[in-house]
Formats: sequence, C-alpha cells, structure tokens
Amino acid sequence: MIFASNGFHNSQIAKIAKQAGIAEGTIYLYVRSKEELMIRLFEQQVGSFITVLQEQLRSMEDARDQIACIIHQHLSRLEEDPELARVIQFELRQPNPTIRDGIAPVLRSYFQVIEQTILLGQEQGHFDPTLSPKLARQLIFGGINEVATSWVFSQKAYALRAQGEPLLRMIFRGITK
Amino acid sequence: MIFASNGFHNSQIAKIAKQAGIAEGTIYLYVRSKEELMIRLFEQQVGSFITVLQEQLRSMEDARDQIACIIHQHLSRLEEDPELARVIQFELRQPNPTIRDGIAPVLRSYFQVIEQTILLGQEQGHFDPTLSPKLARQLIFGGINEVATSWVFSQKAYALRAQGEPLLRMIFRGITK
Amino acid sequence: MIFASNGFHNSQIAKIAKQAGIAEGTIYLYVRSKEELMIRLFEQQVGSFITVLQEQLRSMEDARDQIACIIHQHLSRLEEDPELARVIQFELRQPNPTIRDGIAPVLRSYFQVIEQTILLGQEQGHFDPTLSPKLARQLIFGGINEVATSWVFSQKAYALRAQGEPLLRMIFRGITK
Amino acid sequence: MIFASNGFHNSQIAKIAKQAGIAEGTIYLYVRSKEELMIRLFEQQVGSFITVLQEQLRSMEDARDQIACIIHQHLSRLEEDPELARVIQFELRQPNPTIRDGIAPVLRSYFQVIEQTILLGQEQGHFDPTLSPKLARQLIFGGINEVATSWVFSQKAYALRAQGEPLLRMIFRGITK
DNA sequence: CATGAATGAGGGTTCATTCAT
DNA sequence: AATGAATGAACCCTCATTCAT
Repeated sequence: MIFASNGFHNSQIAKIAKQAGIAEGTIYLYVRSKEELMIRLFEQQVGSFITVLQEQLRSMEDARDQIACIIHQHLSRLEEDPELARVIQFELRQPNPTIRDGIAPVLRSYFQVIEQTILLGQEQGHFDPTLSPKLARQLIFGGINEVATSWVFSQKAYALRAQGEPLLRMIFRGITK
Repeated sequence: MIFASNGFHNSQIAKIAKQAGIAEGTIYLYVRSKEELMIRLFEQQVGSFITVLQEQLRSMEDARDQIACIIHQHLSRLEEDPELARVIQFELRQPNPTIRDGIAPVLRSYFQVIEQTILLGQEQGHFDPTLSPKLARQLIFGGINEVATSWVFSQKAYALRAQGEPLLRMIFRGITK
Repeated sequence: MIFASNGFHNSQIAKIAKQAGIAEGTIYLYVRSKEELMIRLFEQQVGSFITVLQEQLRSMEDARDQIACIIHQHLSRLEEDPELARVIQFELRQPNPTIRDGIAPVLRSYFQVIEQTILLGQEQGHFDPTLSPKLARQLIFGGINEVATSWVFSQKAYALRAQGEPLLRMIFRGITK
Repeated sequence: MIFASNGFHNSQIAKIAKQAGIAEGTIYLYVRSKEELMIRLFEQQVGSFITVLQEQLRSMEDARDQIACIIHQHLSRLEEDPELARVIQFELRQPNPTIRDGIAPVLRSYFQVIEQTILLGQEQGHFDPTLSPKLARQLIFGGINEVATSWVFSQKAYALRAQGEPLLRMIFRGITK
C-alpha cells in the first residue's frame, strides 16, 4: 500500500484513490474509514520523519546542535514535500475529534523528541534550567509551524529553508541561560 | 442582530442557527453563504480584539510593555472565550481558499500590530535591530497559537493565562539585543 | 391592488412585491397564496382582454371578420405586453395542478368566444359545417400560441403583429367550406 | 443505464429517482445537474422519435403523405406515452433559460423535418408556394400541441389518435394551394 | 485481492408564508 | 391597512462507504 504523500489536494476518497492509481474500494481493504486513512498517512509521513531525525540526533552530542538539526530538518521536510505541508497545516487541523485524537500519539512522540533535547540541553548547562521543556517545545514547534504556514500562504514564493538560520538564532537566545 | 460568538460548536448551519437561537434562513438575511458567515464572525471577533488591544497599546511607551500586553491579551481573550479559541484553532484552519483569503486581511492587520511593536522596540534600542520583524512576529504568533492549541487539546485543564509569563520571558530573550 | 402585469420576470413573491412597490406581506392581504396570485393576475389580464374583445366582436356581423379580429387582437395584446406573453407561455405552463385548474375557467371562457364564432360562421355558411368547433378552436389557439412562443424565443426580433395576416389566411382556408 | 421515460410524475430528483428505481445519487453519475437531466431525457425521447419518423418519411414520395404521417406519429407517440406528453406539455415549458436553450436544438431539428416536408410539398405543387414554411410549421406544431394539451387536461378521456384525421383535414386545406 | 457502480444520509440554500409592530 | 424581518420546510447535490462481480 503506497499512497505516497503525493496526493491529497482535495481530500475526497475518489481523488485520493485516483492519484494512487487504485480503485476507491481498494482503500477500504486497508483502512476502515477515511479518518483512519488520514491518520495512517500522517503516521507514515511523520513517523518516518521522526525515525530519520532520531538517527541524525544520535550522532550529535550537543543539544544545541540537535535543536538546530530539528528545526532545519522540519523546514526541509516541508519544503521538499509541499503537499505534506498543506496536509499538516490545513487538512489535519480539523474539528474532527477522531482525527485529532488519532494523530495525537504521533505528534506527541515528535513533541517528546523536542522536549528530550531541551532537557538534555538543560542538563548540559546550555539551556535555561528554569524553563518548562513543554513550553519551550510549544514555542519552537509553534514558531516553525507558523513560519511554514506563512510560506504556504505566500504560495511558496521564497525558500523555506532560508528561514531556518534566523529563526534558530531567536530560539537559541530564547532558551539559552 | 449580533451573532453570538458562542454560536459554533459544530459548523453546520443548522446547529449554528440553533445555538444562536435563530432560524436557519435568518442567517442568510445577513450573510450570503456559510463561508461569508465564517469570515464575518472572524472579522467581528478579531476586529474588536484588535481595536481594544490598540487602545491599550497606545498608553504604553515601551515596546517591551506592548509585547507583554499583546501576549497577555491574546491568551486572556482565548481563555475568556474558549469557543472562539476552538474556532480560530480548528474551524478556520481550512483548506477552503475562500475562507483563507477572506480572513487574511484581518489576520494581516493583527500581524501588523505585532510587527509595528517589534519595529518600535528596535528603534527604542530594546530589540535586536538585525531581526526581521516579520520573522519575529511569526515566532511570537506561532508560539502563542501553539500554547493555545495545546490548551484546547488538553480540554482546558489548566489556566491558559498562567502560560503568559514564562512564554513572555522566552520571547523577550529571543528578540532582545 | 394594482399588480400591473409589468412585473414577473422572476416569480418570487419578494420580486413581485418589489416591482409592485409594496411589501411582501401586503400581497397576502389580498391573496391567500402565491398560486392564487398567479391565478388572479391571469384572470385580470385575460378577463379584461376578453371583455374588450367581445365588445369589438359585437360590432361585427360576419364570423370571418370576427376570427380575423380575434387573431389580430391576441397577437397585438401579446406584443404590447411581452411580459404577459412570457407569463402565459412559460410561467403558467406549470405542472402545478392548482394553477392549471385555477386558470382553466378563464381560459375556457376565451375558448368559448372562439368556438362561438366558429359556430356562427358555420351557421352563416362561411365555415365547413362538418368541423368540430372545439378542434377548430384548438388549431387556431394552438397556432397563435406557437407563433407567439417562437416570437418570445426569438427575443422578439421581429413584429409579432405582422404574422397575423399570413396566419389568418392559412386558418381561413383551413376552416372554410 | 437508461432512464425510464416514465420516471417523472413530479420533477423532484428524489421522486424521479424513486420512479426509476434508483438512488438519488445514481442520477448524478450520468448527469451533472437536474437541468441536464431534463435536457437529456428530452433529447432521448424526442431524438428517437425523430429518427423513427424520418425512417418512415423516407418511404413516402408525396409530401401530403408525409405531413399526414408526422401528425399521426406525433399524436400516437404522445398517446402511447402519456408521461412524455406531460413532460413536454408542462415540465419543459419552463422559464428556466438553461433548459429552454438545452432542448432548443432537438426541437429545432424536429421543426426542420416539418419545414422540409412543407418545402417539398411546395415543390411538388401540392402546397401553396407563397406560404412561409416556418409559419406553416408553427400552425401545424402549435395545433398538434394544443390538441395534445387539451387531451392531457381532459385526463385523457378520449382517444388522442382519433383527432388526427379531422385535424389533418383542416391543416391540409390550410396549406394547400 | 481488486474493482467501481450504486447508494443515501447529510448539509447548504431558497423562498413562500407568518406575525409582531 | 401595511410592513418586512424571521421562519423552516423543501430541495438539489456531494461524497464516504458498500458489495456484487
């Protein structure tokens, strides 16, 4: 089952199936509902992102490098796959509680990666030890997200990756002791 | 007739009308379509928020006080009216371009308030003059938004306002020279 | 109550009222329903047409003159008041049985005028006595009507009245002994 | 799938679907809108009528036989399928310009069949050469139509086909030299 | 395993009608 | 008598889901 991320645009099952080159009914052999499909797709995309990310983080000792890595990878990933960006920014921001709850675990595991890094940085004496890692994560994730949203809104008129450096500088100052 | 801000819950016209205590058809006396309704509601809510906010900002000289005010007012407003928070966080984050374009002007005017304040702070020598006001705004707005989103997700289990102080401290450090 | 024929276009009550320069509710002081309104308007228009027509017919002895008069008056009336033509051609040709039944009496009285004239012509020895007056009337009325319909469809690109003469000639030959 | 010609009665999609023994949504697999449905049905019905009619006309040399054939076939067709009669008489006589324009081509092609026949008759020396074929067609079509309308109004209390003979006689006299 | 035609519940919108003023 | 804001039933259409092949 390879519904590559290359196909949401409109999120009607008919179009998703067409984009994936399969029949509508086929989707339901793998998934119980459209909601589950959205969740599975999100899990797949974000899950693989996290796996790769953790791989890279493991090779870094300094939490500051790790934070830099997270931010750059996040922006790069969205820039590479604008469709995924759209999905995350809009498609998944739905009032539908089933979807919200469904993606929560994956999102939480990403949040934990960030929070762990902050904790590590605090232990290493780089980051302000009085910071709530959760709140710091919220600022970081929210900031990246808003930068990405603006970029999508702007019709991708500029390089998203280029925002990483200055954004990183602000965040660093914000969380450094 | 003023549409009650709490007239949402679900976004079906029937339910919106019921919540507002009016008939479905009545809505269409004031609004041409559901999309326009969403936009009008957003304009009304955010517009009045901005008006009040600017009033308060005018009485402050120091841009640092202004930033603090913005963050606190934003969080307070959402906490006072959790329904509005839900609408902004989820209901309006839609792929629908009409809505996105419709709310863009109001959102932009809020963004300008923030960016002006940052600019002022740079002129006053408080904030890093090399910062892009736009990017700083993105971090601030994105951060606040994410804090609010988490709060909504948590079923409002804690005081949103209480997050203002520590969030503010991080942001200050992040944008200060 | 003067809802002159000058106002159907679209047949929504709101527009009819606006055209007549009165409020929507006012209509319901004179009429129980939209259907009744349509019927009353039709009665008024066609009724006055018949009255005038009979006046003129009374001054003619020869049934052949009378038939000529009917055809010319009918076409003239529709040409003078294209709005009435539209109403008769389309607005009133509805599946709605209430309207059909409601206008039936007026229509029938017009039919009787025509059939009486044919009968007279048969007695005068001008028209084929073996003809069914009803069938002859159907041919005449149907013919006029179709000529008028074509004219309306053509966006009134030519003079409707001008069709009277040649149409009359055909009909005459058709019903003459 | 062929929409049963008797799938009308009322023109609500729900009822049309029910009559045709299919679901509402199914209709929209074959047709983009209700208007298109009406047009398609008309095209189908009238189109096949014209095809059969032209087949028959081809075997006749004399334009007088052809006119007789047209009138009899027209009346027979409506009598066989009273539902079609209702549709043509009422359902399609709508102010809706989309439908009017949509059925215009089919209707026009029927008109041409009639007008060609008249032209032929004029060439053969049977019909008055000074007649406008268009006007003659209007009288013929309008006459048939009115006869059919009366019949439908009468709740089909008598044999429609029986009207063909006397109607034909009148029309013949009307258009003969 | 895969298909895609068929389904039908659900939702936005219109508009004839009412009724408090 | 007149108004017109409010009503809400009715209707067209969409689209997630099913199931016979």
